[in-house]
Amino acid sequence: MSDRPDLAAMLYPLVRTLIALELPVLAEHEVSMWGYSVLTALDETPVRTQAALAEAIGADKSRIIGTLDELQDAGLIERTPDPADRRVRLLSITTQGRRIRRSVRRAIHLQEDRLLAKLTRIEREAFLRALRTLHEAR
Amino acid sequence: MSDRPDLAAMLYPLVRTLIALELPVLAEHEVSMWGYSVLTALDETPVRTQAALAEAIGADKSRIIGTLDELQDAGLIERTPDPADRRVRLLSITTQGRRIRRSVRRAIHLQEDRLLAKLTRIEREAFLRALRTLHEAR
DNA sequence: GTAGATCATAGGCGCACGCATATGATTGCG
DNA sequence: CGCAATCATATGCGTGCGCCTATGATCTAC
Repeated sequence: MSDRPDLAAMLYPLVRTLIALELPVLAEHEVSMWGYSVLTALDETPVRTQAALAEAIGADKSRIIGTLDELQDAGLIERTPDPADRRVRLLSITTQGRRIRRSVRRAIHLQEDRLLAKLTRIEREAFLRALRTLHEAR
Repeated sequence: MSDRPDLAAMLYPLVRTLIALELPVLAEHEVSMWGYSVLTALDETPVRTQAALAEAIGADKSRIIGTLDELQDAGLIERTPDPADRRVRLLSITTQGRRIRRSVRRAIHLQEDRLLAKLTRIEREAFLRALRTLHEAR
């Protein structure tokens, strides 16, 4: 494979840049990064135990509780006891939560597009396709 | 631009994976992540003030000192007072430092190639090219 | 020569995180 | 029935980081 800078040395600053672009968007919608991560996960796969959710988004199960509390207080998610197993709280995103999530997502993609605009359409598509492959093959 | 997961949602786990792959390599060579970052920067552009170096690698200038101390103690870099401006310490990588850096780099690239192997050659080249563009246009 | 800027260095503050552990409710297995 | 496992929750610890300030040496501009 050809000579190149370390992958991480290129990817990490890119992620930093993205996060810097996204933080204001999140703040504007009054959602934390973890909160948005939760909303995204729940909007794509509605029901899960909290432990499974934590694992899915790479968070610590003891640290996710505060995030869930906030989201619940804001009416963005619901926690209902599972009638079949009363230890478990079934998690679901509310209509309001879905609305917020989609709004944030749209704004974030706009920011991302500013970065991706540095690539030609062909390059951009190839980049995104490869990235998805790497992401899904994890 | 087409529907897609958030860039950061794909990139961040990728970076985490990379770091997990790299930490053992770094440990084996007894260099910290910041240390390796410094060696890389110095190997590519030999002389700089410490403040400029810190900025170049995205580190805090007050936090970089310990790293430089370690690298110097290990004989991987040299700090010599600039005769022209005695406030400044000229930084340079030693032969030994260059050797270590290249060795680490080779090992890290081997790890990275395991990830990139999930792409076809064409995809991989396109991905890396796009990534370089994004990185350099920062 | 004096004032203000610049450099390396040191230390403190607060935050978020990973990790580990405890507890109380509940379930399911033997 | 009783015991181990599971789940949500709470809490504490250590770490690393970003940020901010201070200090002493030195340089530059006036």
